[in-house]
Amino acid sequence: MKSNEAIERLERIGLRPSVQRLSIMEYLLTHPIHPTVEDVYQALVPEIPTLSRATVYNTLRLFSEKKVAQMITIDDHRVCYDGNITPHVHFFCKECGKVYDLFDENAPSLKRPKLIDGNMVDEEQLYYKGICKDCMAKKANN
Amino acid sequence: MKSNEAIERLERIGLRPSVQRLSIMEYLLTHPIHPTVEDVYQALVPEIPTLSRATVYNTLRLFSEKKVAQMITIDDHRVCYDGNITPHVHFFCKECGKVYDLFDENAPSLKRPKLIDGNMVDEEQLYYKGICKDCMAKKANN
DNA sequence: ATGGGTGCAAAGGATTTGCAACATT
DNA sequence: AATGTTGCAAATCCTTTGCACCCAT
Repeated sequence: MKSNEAIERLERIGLRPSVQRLSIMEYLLTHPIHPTVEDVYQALVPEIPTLSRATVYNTLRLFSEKKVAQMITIDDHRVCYDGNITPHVHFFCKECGKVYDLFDENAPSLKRPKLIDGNMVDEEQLYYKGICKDCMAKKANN
Repeated sequence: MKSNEAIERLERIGLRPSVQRLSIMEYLLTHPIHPTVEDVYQALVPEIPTLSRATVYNTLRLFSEKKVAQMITIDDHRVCYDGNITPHVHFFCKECGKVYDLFDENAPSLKRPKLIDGNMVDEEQLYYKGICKDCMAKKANN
């Protein structure tokens, strides 16, 4: 069953609500864990056996271009995606590699494009990196 | 001729000042244009004909781990490096692909690690994306 | 029938790794 | 000799692309 939110987001950007697109969007919305393309693919193949990686790649790229999802490149070699498009900060744990959302007061929020030195800025991302709570605890126990 | 700055940075992290490392660091310091690994390699091969890409990859990764350079992943599938380790914001032009430094008042500056929700944060990066001044001008002329 | 979507396989890159050779102490 | 570095080539991914097929209108 697909949520209204998934359908609405597709309609908003004028894309046909195919099974693949709906499932991918739905997965993003219900799994706020910053999945990689591979994560999404692996999660959905069981229910859509003919799904191809290319479709997942293309669809997620589309989503981020149309701003119904965010592409995150905080982890040097693996792009991941976030269906949460409200302002928040991404925190990358260098120990376990997980990406967390932090609702820090410094989260950039850009409602409309702004000009800086003549350059038009229409996207902002703040990345934090360090060691997460869990990994700190593990280290303390050694 | 290598600057003192290059030598000092290598000493600071306890690495031997080999010809390769000094040249790579020197290149970063004198070319604040956020070169990719390939850029660095191409620029230095003429003077060090036996240089290998693997060395450039490994050396730059070392530099960023030891914090004498910054690894930047603002461009989705090409990592680049910055020898400037003072706080500033990186701006990526989606049109021409260049990465600019912006000395915006919002540049994060983290002198010592801070705790957020129990997580230890020791690095911050703020990325802006949009269309740069030059590309804006080109578009206006069409 | 037409246009948008999808899947497959191949191509294209970027990055890492293992190992042998080399340099420096 | 011992340790730390480098270069080469191969191996691994990650991601994109071209093209044919399919589906919905």
